[in-house]
Amino acid sequence: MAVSDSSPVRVRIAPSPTGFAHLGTASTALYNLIFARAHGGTFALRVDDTDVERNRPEYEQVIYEGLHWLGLDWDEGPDKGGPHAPYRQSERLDVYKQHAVKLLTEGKAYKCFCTADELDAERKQAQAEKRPYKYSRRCLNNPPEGRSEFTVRFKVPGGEVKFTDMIRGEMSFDSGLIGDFIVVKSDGFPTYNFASPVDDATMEITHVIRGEEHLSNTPYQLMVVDSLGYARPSAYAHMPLILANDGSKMSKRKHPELNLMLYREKGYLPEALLNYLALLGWNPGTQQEIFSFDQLVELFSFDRVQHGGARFDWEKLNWINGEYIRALDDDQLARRLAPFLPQLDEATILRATPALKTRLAKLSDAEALLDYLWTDPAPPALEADAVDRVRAAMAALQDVQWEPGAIHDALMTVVEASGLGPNKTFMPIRQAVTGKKISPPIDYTLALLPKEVAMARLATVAGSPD
RNA sequence: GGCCCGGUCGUCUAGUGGACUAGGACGCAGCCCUUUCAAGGCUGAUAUCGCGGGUUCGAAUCCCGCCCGGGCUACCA
Repeated sequence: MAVSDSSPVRVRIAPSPTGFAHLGTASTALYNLIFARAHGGTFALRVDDTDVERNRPEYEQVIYEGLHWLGLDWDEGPDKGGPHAPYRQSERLDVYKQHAVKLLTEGKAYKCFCTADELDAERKQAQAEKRPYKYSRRCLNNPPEGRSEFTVRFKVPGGEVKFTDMIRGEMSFDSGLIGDFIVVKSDGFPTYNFASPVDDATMEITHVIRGEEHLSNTPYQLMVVDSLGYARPSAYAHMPLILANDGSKMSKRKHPELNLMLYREKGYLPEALLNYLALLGWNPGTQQEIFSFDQLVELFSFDRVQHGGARFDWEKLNWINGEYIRALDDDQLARRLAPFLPQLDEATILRATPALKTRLAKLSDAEALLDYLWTDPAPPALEADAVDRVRAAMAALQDVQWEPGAIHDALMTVVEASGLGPNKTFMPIRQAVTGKKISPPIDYTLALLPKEVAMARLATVAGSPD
């Protein structure tokens, strides 16, 4: 990608604090950070909080939390400051006002006194006549008298708007199709298509990397930049959207997977989620699928980014997460498991870890595998000969040192004496101790439990020996 | 409706005119291993490359039309 040496790379994400931290925000942040790191650039976080209705300060914290969890840390932002502070749009109102006044005095924008109802009528009229809607320019040509509430509209100059998209190549839009759009709302707040380009320009953003939903917004923003006399960002990149499993657009109500924090709760590793997100929309052209962040920085390029939206797939995420879990050292895994196993102490978790490792798609899966350690299982109904083997096992285990190796050896004598397959002995023990047919290997399953507890559960099933 | 962006196994994708009898991964099935479940190893099934026309000796790849999906078209971002 052509990145000029003269201007250092500056990128940004601009989430809106209108709800939980968004999966898409994480994805966009990832690509921005990768690009910044690859070019020794700066990554800024700007909070686009110009929607007074939907905006909540606590949601800003939620965004920070989600991004921090993923390790997607920013160099400049509302909480960190930076050379272009403030980084909250609600604190930059005077900046937008200045720029709006400049546009107004230069005749590149005008006040619009139309009411919402009037505009609505205009739009419906156009619809009824089946012609594409564009604002009538009534307030430019013949403004109504005696009104005080107004918006500021940008006077679209017309002509072709061209720009380079690092993913899609040369883009061209006919601005003749775009009506004069509102740049300052009647409440004095700027609209997105005004605040965003003004901030990008004043914050000296060099590359705008964002979701594909903004592709059509780009000509609006470019016209604003141009008429303000600012230099344009050197390039844009519009990343493919993450679609729901059924191919539809994700919605907050129907798709909980949109919520970033859900992944932490379910026990996905942040680095695995990042890996999955990177792969959803990009591939290196090789068969590699597992990447560290540093490898992504090294390998990523926009010309290998997908052009179409990709569906979110839990199965693939689970697989990647499992790969990361299996690659973890025991003590690292144990540490990450701890929050998901509040009933157990550190030492127990660490002892369980080797047996857990190949059995987890996500950290929260550990609970179902170990809950027999803090829950008394219902004793299973066993065949008489199985009960005999449990008795034999109790006898063999009586004086054994309580660790997997010794337990295994003792149990094998019972297996051999039975003349049957190992499972004929192990399964009844497993059921007696855990109440389930599935558990880690029996020696681990037993060793994790205090010996007295294990023996007591066996005794419950075995009844009194005589 | 208008303008934009897309359309290869169920899913993510490789593929840029001949090496494609369309490759990989997830998932799925079977086998091996085995102490249940996993993990691991091996094998396998699943794609008339959205549809229809061209261009060409030859098209998933180029052109046109259509269909389908998505985005924008807001005093949301």
